[in-house]
Amino acid sequence: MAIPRAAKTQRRTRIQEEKEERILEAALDVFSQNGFRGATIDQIAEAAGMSKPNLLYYFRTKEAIHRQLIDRVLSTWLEPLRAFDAEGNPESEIRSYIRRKLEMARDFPRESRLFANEVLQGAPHIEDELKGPLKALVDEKAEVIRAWARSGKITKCDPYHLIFSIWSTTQHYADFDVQVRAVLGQDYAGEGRFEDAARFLEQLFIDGLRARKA
Amino acid sequence: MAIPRAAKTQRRTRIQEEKEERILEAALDVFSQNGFRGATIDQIAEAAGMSKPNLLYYFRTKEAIHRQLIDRVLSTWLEPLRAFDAEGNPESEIRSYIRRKLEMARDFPRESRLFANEVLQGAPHIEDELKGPLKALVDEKAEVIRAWARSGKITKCDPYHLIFSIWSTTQHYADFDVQVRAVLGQDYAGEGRFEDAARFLEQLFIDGLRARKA
DNA sequence: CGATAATTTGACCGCTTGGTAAAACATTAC
DNA sequence: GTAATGTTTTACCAAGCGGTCAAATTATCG
Repeated sequence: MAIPRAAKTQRRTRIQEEKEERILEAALDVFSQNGFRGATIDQIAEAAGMSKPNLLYYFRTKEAIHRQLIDRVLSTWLEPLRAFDAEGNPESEIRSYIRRKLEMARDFPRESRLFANEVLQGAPHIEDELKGPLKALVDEKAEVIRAWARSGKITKCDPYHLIFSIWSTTQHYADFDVQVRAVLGQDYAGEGRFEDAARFLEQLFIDGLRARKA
Repeated sequence: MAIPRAAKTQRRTRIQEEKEERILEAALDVFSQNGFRGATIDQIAEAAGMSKPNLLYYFRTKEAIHRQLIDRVLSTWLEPLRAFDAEGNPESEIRSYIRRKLEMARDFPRESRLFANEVLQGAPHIEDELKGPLKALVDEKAEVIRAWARSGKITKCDPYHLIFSIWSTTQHYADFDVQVRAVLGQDYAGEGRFEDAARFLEQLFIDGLRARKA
Protein backbone atom coordinates (compact mmCIF):
# COMPACT_ATOMS: atom_id res chain seq x y z
CA MET A 1 0.00 0.00 0.00
CA ALA A 2 1.25 3.40 -0.88
CA ILE A 3 2.00 5.80 1.87
CA PRO A 4 -0.56 8.59 1.38
CA ARG A 5 1.81 11.30 0.32
CA ALA A 6 5.31 11.23 -0.99
CA ALA A 7 6.12 14.05 1.37
CA LYS A 8 5.60 11.77 4.33
CA THR A 9 8.50 9.54 3.52
CA GLN A 10 11.79 10.44 5.06
CA ARG A 11 14.05 9.98 2.10
CA ARG A 12 12.97 11.71 -1.08
CA THR A 13 13.30 9.76 -4.26
CA ARG A 14 14.85 11.02 -7.44
CA ILE A 15 11.40 11.17 -9.02
CA GLN A 16 10.04 13.22 -6.17
CA GLU A 17 12.71 15.82 -6.50
CA GLU A 18 12.32 16.04 -10.23
CA LYS A 19 8.58 16.30 -10.17
CA GLU A 20 8.40 18.79 -7.35
CA GLU A 21 10.90 20.89 -9.21
CA ARG A 22 8.83 20.79 -12.36
CA ILE A 23 5.71 21.68 -10.43
CA LEU A 24 7.28 24.65 -8.71
CA GLU A 25 8.73 25.87 -11.97
CA ALA A 26 5.33 25.65 -13.64
CA ALA A 27 3.62 27.20 -10.64
CA LEU A 28 5.98 30.14 -10.78
CA ASP A 29 4.82 30.80 -14.32
CA VAL A 30 1.18 30.54 -13.48
CA PHE A 31 1.06 32.28 -10.10
CA SER A 32 3.24 35.14 -11.27
CA GLN A 33 0.95 35.79 -14.17
CA ASN A 34 -2.40 35.36 -12.50
CA GLY A 35 -1.99 35.80 -8.79
CA PHE A 36 -3.08 33.19 -6.29
CA ARG A 37 -6.80 33.36 -6.83
CA GLY A 38 -6.48 33.69 -10.57
CA ALA A 39 -4.30 30.62 -10.90
CA THR A 40 -5.78 27.15 -11.22
CA ILE A 41 -4.33 23.78 -10.38
CA ASP A 42 -5.23 22.55 -13.84
CA GLN A 43 -3.15 25.33 -15.39
CA ILE A 44 -0.18 24.46 -13.24
CA ALA A 45 -0.57 20.75 -13.89
CA GLU A 46 -0.71 21.30 -17.61
CA ALA A 47 2.30 23.59 -17.55
CA ALA A 48 4.15 20.93 -15.58
CA GLY A 49 3.08 18.27 -18.03
CA MET A 50 1.19 16.06 -15.64
CA SER A 51 -2.34 15.29 -14.59
CA LYS A 52 -4.02 17.19 -11.81
CA PRO A 53 -4.30 14.24 -9.41
CA ASN A 54 -0.68 13.47 -10.08
CA LEU A 55 0.29 16.99 -9.14
CA LEU A 56 -1.84 16.76 -6.03
CA TYR A 57 0.11 13.68 -5.07
CA TYR A 58 3.14 15.88 -4.56
CA PHE A 59 1.43 18.92 -3.11
CA ARG A 60 -1.72 18.44 -1.16
CA THR A 61 -3.23 21.80 -1.93
CA LYS A 62 -2.83 24.82 -4.13
CA GLU A 63 -1.79 26.77 -1.08
CA ALA A 64 1.00 24.29 -0.34
CA ILE A 65 2.54 24.91 -3.75
CA HIS A 66 2.26 28.62 -3.30
CA ARG A 67 3.71 28.60 0.17
CA GLN A 68 6.73 26.58 -0.81
CA LEU A 69 7.29 28.77 -3.84
CA ILE A 70 7.21 31.91 -1.73
CA ASP A 71 9.46 30.46 0.93
CA ARG A 72 12.00 29.41 -1.61
CA VAL A 73 12.01 32.67 -3.50
CA LEU A 74 11.87 35.04 -0.56
CA SER A 75 15.33 34.34 0.79
CA THR A 76 17.09 34.67 -2.55
CA TRP A 77 15.04 37.75 -3.21
CA LEU A 78 16.37 39.60 -0.24
CA GLU A 79 19.95 38.53 -0.89
CA PRO A 80 21.02 41.83 -2.48
CA LEU A 81 19.83 43.85 0.48
CA ARG A 82 21.64 41.51 2.85
CA ALA A 83 24.83 42.16 0.95
CA PHE A 84 24.59 45.83 1.79
CA ASP A 85 27.80 46.38 3.71
CA ALA A 86 28.18 48.92 6.49
CA GLU A 87 31.95 48.94 6.06
CA GLY A 88 31.84 49.55 2.33
CA ASN A 89 31.87 52.79 0.45
CA PRO A 90 28.31 54.18 0.44
CA GLU A 91 28.36 55.23 -3.19
CA SER A 92 29.57 51.91 -4.48
CA GLU A 93 27.31 49.99 -2.10
CA ILE A 94 24.26 51.82 -3.36
CA ARG A 95 25.42 51.58 -6.92
CA SER A 96 25.91 47.87 -6.78
CA TYR A 97 22.65 47.37 -4.91
CA ILE A 98 20.80 49.12 -7.69
CA ARG A 99 22.65 47.14 -10.28
CA ARG A 100 21.94 43.83 -8.60
CA LYS A 101 18.28 44.62 -8.17
CA LEU A 102 18.03 45.58 -11.82
CA GLU A 103 19.72 42.36 -12.84
CA MET A 104 17.19 40.45 -10.81
CA ALA A 105 14.34 42.32 -12.45
CA ARG A 106 15.83 41.34 -15.80
CA ASP A 107 16.70 37.75 -14.99
CA PHE A 108 13.94 36.81 -12.58
CA PRO A 109 10.88 38.80 -13.54
CA ARG A 110 8.51 36.01 -12.57
CA GLU A 111 9.81 35.97 -9.03
CA SER A 112 9.32 39.71 -8.83
CA ARG A 113 5.80 39.47 -10.14
CA LEU A 114 4.98 36.65 -7.78
CA PHE A 115 5.68 38.97 -4.87
CA ALA A 116 4.09 41.94 -6.50
CA ASN A 117 0.88 40.02 -7.02
CA GLU A 118 0.95 38.83 -3.47
CA VAL A 119 1.62 42.20 -1.88
CA LEU A 120 -0.77 43.99 -4.19
CA GLN A 121 -3.57 41.73 -3.12
CA GLY A 122 -2.94 42.42 0.53
CA ALA A 123 -0.20 39.86 1.19
CA PRO A 124 -2.64 37.38 2.71
CA HIS A 125 -0.05 34.61 2.66
CA ILE A 126 3.12 36.44 3.62
CA GLU A 127 2.12 39.06 6.14
CA ASP A 128 4.23 37.41 8.81
CA GLU A 129 7.32 37.35 6.63
CA LEU A 130 6.87 41.03 5.89
CA LYS A 131 6.43 42.09 9.49
CA GLY A 132 9.11 39.73 10.74
CA PRO A 133 12.25 38.93 8.77
CA LEU A 134 11.76 41.61 6.14
CA LYS A 135 11.17 44.41 8.59
CA ALA A 136 14.11 43.27 10.69
CA LEU A 137 16.43 43.28 7.71
CA VAL A 138 15.28 46.68 6.55
CA ASP A 139 15.58 48.11 10.04
CA GLU A 140 19.14 46.90 10.20
CA LYS A 141 20.11 48.36 6.85
CA ALA A 142 18.29 51.59 7.55
CA GLU A 143 20.59 52.01 10.51
CA VAL A 144 23.59 51.54 8.26
CA ILE A 145 22.35 54.24 5.92
CA ARG A 146 21.61 56.55 8.79
CA ALA A 147 25.16 56.09 10.04
CA TRP A 148 26.52 56.99 6.62
CA ALA A 149 24.45 60.15 6.67
CA ARG A 150 25.56 61.05 10.20
CA SER A 151 29.18 60.74 9.22
CA GLY A 152 28.58 62.95 6.22
CA LYS A 153 29.28 60.33 3.57
CA ILE A 154 25.90 60.85 2.00
CA THR A 155 23.30 63.52 2.36
CA LYS A 156 20.78 63.24 5.17
CA CYS A 157 17.67 61.42 4.08
CA ASP A 158 15.03 59.02 5.30
CA PRO A 159 16.63 55.59 4.91
CA TYR A 160 13.33 53.73 4.68
CA HIS A 161 12.07 55.78 1.82
CA LEU A 162 15.43 55.47 0.14
CA ILE A 163 15.13 51.71 0.26
CA PHE A 164 11.54 51.86 -0.95
CA SER A 165 12.54 54.00 -3.88
CA ILE A 166 15.30 51.63 -4.92
CA TRP A 167 12.93 48.71 -4.67
CA SER A 168 10.20 50.37 -6.64
CA THR A 169 12.32 51.80 -9.41
CA THR A 170 14.14 48.57 -10.08
CA GLN A 171 11.26 46.15 -9.70
CA HIS A 172 9.21 48.37 -11.95
CA TYR A 173 11.10 46.91 -14.90
CA ALA A 174 9.90 43.44 -14.01
CA ASP A 175 6.44 44.13 -12.66
CA PHE A 176 5.38 46.69 -15.22
CA ASP A 177 7.32 45.19 -18.08
CA VAL A 178 4.39 45.31 -20.47
CA GLN A 179 3.90 49.00 -19.83
CA VAL A 180 7.59 49.77 -20.12
CA ARG A 181 7.73 47.97 -23.45
CA ALA A 182 4.59 49.66 -24.69
CA VAL A 183 5.90 53.11 -23.88
CA LEU A 184 9.40 52.56 -25.18
CA GLY A 185 8.09 51.04 -28.38
CA GLN A 186 9.25 48.30 -30.66
CA ASP A 187 12.69 49.67 -31.34
CA TYR A 188 13.51 48.49 -27.85
CA ALA A 189 13.37 44.85 -28.85
CA GLY A 190 16.47 43.82 -26.94
CA GLU A 191 17.24 44.37 -23.31
CA GLY A 192 19.01 47.66 -23.75
CA ARG A 193 16.37 49.25 -21.57
CA PHE A 194 17.99 47.62 -18.57
CA GLU A 195 21.31 49.24 -19.34
CA ASP A 196 19.67 52.60 -19.88
CA ALA A 197 17.74 52.18 -16.68
CA ALA A 198 20.91 51.31 -14.81
CA ARG A 199 22.65 54.40 -16.11
CA PHE A 200 19.74 56.61 -15.24
CA LEU A 201 19.12 55.20 -11.79
CA GLU A 202 22.76 55.25 -10.79
CA GLN A 203 22.98 58.86 -11.82
CA LEU A 204 19.78 59.76 -10.02
CA PHE A 205 20.62 58.08 -6.77
CA ILE A 206 24.30 58.82 -6.63
CA ASP A 207 23.94 62.48 -7.51
CA GLY A 208 20.79 62.81 -5.46
CA LEU A 209 22.49 61.45 -2.38
CA ARG A 210 25.91 62.98 -2.71
CA ALA A 211 26.72 64.96 0.38
CA ARG A 212 26.38 68.61 -0.39
CA LYS A 213 28.77 71.27 0.74
CA ALA A 214 26.07 73.90 1.22
CA MET B 1 -41.96 43.85 -22.75
CA ALA B 2 -38.67 44.98 -21.39
CA ILE B 3 -36.00 46.00 -23.80
CA PRO B 4 -33.21 43.48 -23.28
CA ARG B 5 -30.73 45.76 -21.60
CA ALA B 6 -31.00 49.18 -20.08
CA ALA B 7 -27.89 50.18 -21.96
CA LYS B 8 -29.75 49.90 -25.23
CA THR B 9 -32.11 52.72 -24.49
CA GLN B 10 -31.09 56.13 -25.64
CA ARG B 11 -31.95 58.13 -22.56
CA ARG B 12 -30.59 56.84 -19.28
CA THR B 13 -32.90 56.90 -16.35
CA ARG B 14 -32.04 58.19 -12.91
CA ILE B 15 -32.04 54.64 -11.60
CA GLN B 16 -29.66 53.51 -14.28
CA GLU B 17 -27.14 56.15 -13.43
CA GLU B 18 -27.36 55.47 -9.73
CA LYS B 19 -27.03 51.74 -10.06
CA GLU B 20 -24.24 51.80 -12.58
CA GLU B 21 -22.40 54.15 -10.29
CA ARG B 22 -22.82 51.82 -7.35
CA ILE B 23 -21.67 48.87 -9.42
CA LEU B 24 -18.55 50.59 -10.66
CA GLU B 25 -17.71 51.75 -7.17
CA ALA B 26 -18.09 48.22 -5.83
CA ALA B 27 -16.18 46.77 -8.77
CA LEU B 28 -13.29 49.11 -8.09
CA ASP B 29 -13.03 47.64 -4.62
CA VAL B 30 -13.16 44.07 -5.81
CA PHE B 31 -11.06 44.26 -8.96
CA SER B 32 -8.36 46.33 -7.33
CA GLN B 33 -8.01 43.80 -4.56
CA ASN B 34 -8.22 40.60 -6.57
CA GLY B 35 -7.39 41.35 -10.16
CA PHE B 36 -9.68 40.47 -13.02
CA ARG B 37 -9.54 36.70 -12.78
CA GLY B 38 -9.61 36.70 -9.02
CA ALA B 39 -12.72 38.86 -8.82
CA THR B 40 -16.18 37.37 -9.01
CA ILE B 41 -19.46 38.89 -10.09
CA ASP B 42 -21.04 37.71 -6.88
CA GLN B 43 -18.49 39.63 -4.85
CA ILE B 44 -19.15 42.78 -6.83
CA ALA B 45 -22.90 42.32 -6.63
CA GLU B 46 -22.76 41.87 -2.88
CA ALA B 47 -20.52 44.90 -2.44
CA ALA B 48 -22.96 46.89 -4.53
CA GLY B 49 -25.86 45.61 -2.49
CA MET B 50 -27.77 43.91 -5.25
CA SER B 51 -28.38 40.49 -6.69
CA LYS B 52 -26.15 39.07 -9.37
CA PRO B 53 -28.80 38.97 -12.09
CA ASN B 54 -29.71 42.50 -11.20
CA LEU B 55 -26.13 43.58 -11.67
CA LEU B 56 -25.99 41.72 -14.96
CA TYR B 57 -28.97 43.71 -16.10
CA TYR B 58 -26.75 46.79 -16.11
CA PHE B 59 -23.55 45.20 -17.34
CA ARG B 60 -23.81 42.22 -19.60
CA THR B 61 -20.51 40.68 -18.58
CA LYS B 62 -17.75 40.89 -16.04
CA GLU B 63 -15.51 42.21 -18.77
CA ALA B 64 -17.91 45.03 -19.52
CA ILE B 65 -17.70 46.27 -15.95
CA HIS B 66 -13.96 46.04 -16.00
CA ARG B 67 -13.61 47.80 -19.32
CA GLN B 68 -15.76 50.71 -18.30
CA LEU B 69 -13.94 51.01 -15.01
CA ILE B 70 -10.58 51.13 -16.75
CA ASP B 71 -11.76 53.61 -19.35
CA ARG B 72 -13.12 55.91 -16.72
CA VAL B 73 -10.10 55.76 -14.47
CA LEU B 74 -7.42 55.92 -17.13
CA SER B 75 -8.03 59.48 -18.19
CA THR B 76 -8.08 60.92 -14.68
CA TRP B 77 -5.06 58.83 -13.90
CA LEU B 78 -2.94 60.47 -16.53
CA GLU B 79 -4.12 63.94 -15.66
CA PRO B 80 -1.02 64.87 -13.62
CA LEU B 81 1.30 63.98 -16.45
CA ARG B 82 -0.79 66.01 -18.87
CA ALA B 83 -0.38 69.00 -16.60
CA PHE B 84 3.35 68.85 -17.10
CA ASP B 85 4.06 72.23 -18.64
CA ALA B 86 6.87 72.87 -21.09
CA GLU B 87 6.80 76.58 -20.29
CA GLY B 88 7.03 76.12 -16.55
CA ASN B 89 10.07 75.96 -14.35
CA PRO B 90 11.48 72.42 -14.56
CA GLU B 91 12.17 72.11 -10.87
CA SER B 92 8.73 73.17 -9.79
CA GLU B 93 7.07 71.17 -12.55
CA ILE B 94 8.80 68.00 -11.44
CA ARG B 95 8.22 68.80 -7.81
CA SER B 96 4.52 69.31 -8.28
CA TYR B 97 4.25 66.26 -10.49
CA ILE B 98 5.73 64.13 -7.76
CA ARG B 99 3.48 65.72 -5.19
CA ARG B 100 0.36 65.17 -7.24
CA LYS B 101 1.23 61.57 -7.97
CA LEU B 102 1.82 60.96 -4.28
CA GLU B 103 -1.49 62.54 -3.42
CA MET B 104 -3.17 60.23 -5.87
CA ALA B 105 -1.44 57.23 -4.33
CA ARG B 106 -2.77 58.38 -0.99
CA ASP B 107 -6.27 59.33 -2.05
CA PHE B 108 -6.94 56.82 -4.82
CA PRO B 109 -5.03 53.69 -3.97
CA ARG B 110 -7.68 51.44 -5.45
CA GLU B 111 -7.35 53.07 -8.82
CA SER B 112 -3.63 52.60 -8.68
CA ARG B 113 -3.96 48.96 -7.75
CA LEU B 114 -6.52 48.37 -10.46
CA PHE B 115 -3.92 49.35 -13.04
CA ALA B 116 -1.12 47.61 -11.27
CA ASN B 117 -3.06 44.36 -11.26
CA GLU B 118 -3.87 44.77 -14.89
CA VAL B 119 -0.37 45.59 -16.05
CA LEU B 120 1.20 43.01 -13.81
CA GLN B 121 -0.91 40.31 -15.35
CA GLY B 122 0.14 41.28 -18.84
CA ALA B 123 -2.36 44.06 -19.50
CA PRO B 124 -4.64 41.77 -21.51
CA HIS B 125 -7.42 44.34 -21.48
CA ILE B 126 -5.56 47.59 -21.97
CA GLU B 127 -2.69 46.86 -24.28
CA ASP B 128 -4.08 49.22 -26.89
CA GLU B 129 -4.41 52.07 -24.44
CA LEU B 130 -0.82 51.61 -23.37
CA LYS B 131 0.60 51.50 -26.86
CA GLY B 132 -1.64 54.30 -28.09
CA PRO B 133 -2.68 57.22 -25.90
CA LEU B 134 -0.29 56.48 -23.08
CA LYS B 135 2.76 56.15 -25.28
CA ALA B 136 1.79 59.27 -27.19
CA LEU B 137 1.50 61.29 -24.01
CA VAL B 138 4.77 60.04 -22.62
CA ASP B 139 6.55 60.67 -25.91
CA GLU B 140 5.30 64.24 -25.84
CA LYS B 141 6.43 64.88 -22.29
CA ALA B 142 9.72 63.13 -22.85
CA GLU B 143 10.41 65.71 -25.52
CA VAL B 144 9.69 68.48 -23.04
CA ILE B 145 12.14 67.01 -20.57
CA ARG B 146 14.74 66.56 -23.26
CA ALA B 147 14.37 70.21 -24.20
CA TRP B 148 14.92 71.24 -20.59
CA ALA B 149 18.08 69.18 -20.53
CA ARG B 150 19.32 70.62 -23.81
CA SER B 151 18.89 74.15 -22.55
CA GLY B 152 20.80 73.24 -19.40
CA LYS B 153 17.91 73.69 -16.99
CA ILE B 154 18.30 70.17 -15.69
CA THR B 155 21.02 67.61 -16.05
CA LYS B 156 21.03 65.36 -19.10
CA CYS B 157 19.15 62.17 -18.49
CA ASP B 158 16.91 59.66 -20.19
CA PRO B 159 13.44 61.22 -19.98
CA TYR B 160 11.60 57.92 -20.27
CA HIS B 161 13.37 56.38 -17.35
CA LEU B 162 12.87 59.56 -15.40
CA ILE B 163 9.14 59.28 -15.90
CA PHE B 164 9.20 55.58 -15.05
CA SER B 165 11.05 56.29 -11.85
CA ILE B 166 8.54 58.92 -10.78
CA TRP B 167 5.68 56.59 -11.55
CA SER B 168 7.18 53.68 -9.72
CA THR B 169 8.31 55.51 -6.61
CA THR B 170 5.00 57.26 -6.09
CA GLN B 171 2.66 54.43 -6.99
CA HIS B 172 4.67 52.17 -4.73
CA TYR B 173 2.90 53.75 -1.78
CA ALA B 174 -0.45 52.64 -3.13
CA ASP B 175 0.41 49.33 -4.75
CA PHE B 176 2.72 48.03 -2.04
CA ASP B 177 0.92 49.68 0.83
CA VAL B 178 0.85 46.51 2.93
CA GLN B 179 4.58 46.10 2.61
CA VAL B 180 5.28 49.73 3.34
CA ARG B 181 3.17 49.54 6.48
CA ALA B 182 4.75 46.28 7.54
CA VAL B 183 8.25 47.67 7.22
CA LEU B 184 7.54 51.04 8.80
CA GLY B 185 5.73 49.40 11.69
CA GLN B 186 2.76 50.36 13.81
CA ASP B 187 4.07 53.70 14.93
CA TYR B 188 3.18 54.86 11.45
CA ALA B 189 -0.51 54.61 12.07
CA GLY B 190 -1.39 57.88 10.38
CA GLU B 191 -0.50 59.04 6.92
CA GLY B 192 2.72 60.73 7.84
CA ARG B 193 4.53 58.32 5.57
CA PHE B 194 3.19 60.25 2.60
CA GLU B 195 4.69 63.47 3.85
CA ASP B 196 8.00 61.79 4.57
CA ALA B 197 7.92 60.19 1.16
CA ALA B 198 7.20 63.53 -0.47
CA ARG B 199 10.12 65.13 1.30
CA PHE B 200 12.45 62.32 0.37
CA LEU B 201 11.40 62.04 -3.26
CA GLU B 202 11.50 65.76 -3.88
CA GLN B 203 14.98 65.89 -2.46
CA LEU B 204 16.10 62.89 -4.48
CA PHE B 205 14.72 64.03 -7.80
CA ILE B 206 15.45 67.71 -7.50
CA ASP B 207 19.01 67.28 -6.30
CA GLY B 208 19.56 64.34 -8.61
CA LEU B 209 18.50 66.33 -11.64
CA ARG B 210 19.95 69.70 -10.81
CA ALA B 211 22.21 70.82 -13.61
CA ARG B 212 25.79 70.40 -12.52
CA LYS B 213 28.53 72.88 -13.18
CA ALA B 214 31.18 70.23 -13.71
C1' DC C 1 12.11 -13.36 -9.95
C1' DG C 2 8.45 -11.65 -6.53
C1' DA C 3 6.96 -8.51 -3.07
C1' DT C 4 6.48 -4.11 -1.57
C1' DA C 5 6.39 0.61 -1.92
C1' DA C 6 5.94 4.69 -5.07
C1' DT C 7 3.61 6.80 -8.84
C1' DT C 8 0.01 7.67 -12.16
C1' DT C 9 -4.58 7.55 -13.92
C1' DG C 10 -9.62 8.07 -14.68
C1' DA C 11 -13.77 8.62 -12.66
C1' DC C 12 -15.94 11.34 -9.63
C1' DC C 13 -17.86 14.95 -5.98
C1' DG C 14 -19.59 19.13 -4.14
C1' DC C 15 -19.10 23.85 -4.68
C1' DT C 16 -18.42 28.15 -7.21
C1' DT C 17 -18.47 30.53 -11.33
C1' DG C 18 -20.28 33.46 -15.34
C1' DG C 19 -24.35 33.92 -17.33
C1' DT C 20 -29.58 33.07 -18.84
C1' DA C 21 -34.87 32.81 -18.91
C1' DA C 22 -39.00 34.13 -17.59
C1' DA C 23 -41.94 35.93 -14.81
C1' DA C 24 -43.05 39.32 -11.01
C1' DC C 25 -42.82 43.85 -9.72
C1' DA C 26 -42.25 48.95 -10.18
C1' DT C 27 -42.31 53.17 -12.75
C1' DT C 28 -43.55 56.33 -16.18
C1' DA C 29 -46.33 58.36 -19.92
C1' DC C 30 -50.62 59.21 -21.55
C1' DG D 1 -56.47 54.22 -14.73
C1' DT D 2 -53.95 51.50 -17.94
C1' DA D 3 -50.59 50.27 -21.06
C1' DA D 4 -45.93 50.34 -22.09
C1' DT D 5 -41.57 50.35 -20.44
C1' DG D 6 -38.02 49.62 -16.95
C1' DT D 7 -36.34 46.94 -12.95
C1' DT D 8 -35.81 43.08 -9.85
C1' DT D 9 -36.21 38.39 -8.41
C1' DT D 10 -36.38 33.32 -8.47
C1' DA D 11 -34.92 29.43 -10.46
C1' DC D 12 -31.71 27.54 -13.19
C1' DC D 13 -27.63 25.77 -16.25
C1' DA D 14 -23.23 24.30 -18.02
C1' DA D 15 -18.56 24.78 -17.21
C1' DG D 16 -14.77 25.31 -14.12
C1' DC D 17 -13.02 24.81 -9.66
C1' DG D 18 -10.21 22.42 -5.67
C1' DG D 19 -9.80 18.13 -4.17
C1' DT D 20 -10.69 12.76 -3.27
C1' DC D 21 -10.67 7.79 -4.19
C1' DA D 22 -9.55 3.37 -5.63
C1' DA D 23 -7.61 0.94 -8.94
C1' DA D 24 -3.87 0.42 -12.31
C1' DT D 25 0.81 0.98 -13.31
C1' DT D 26 5.67 1.42 -12.54
C1' DA D 27 9.99 1.50 -9.89
C1' DT D 28 12.81 -0.47 -6.19
C1' DC D 29 14.94 -3.83 -3.47
C1' DG D 30 16.04 -8.36 -1.62
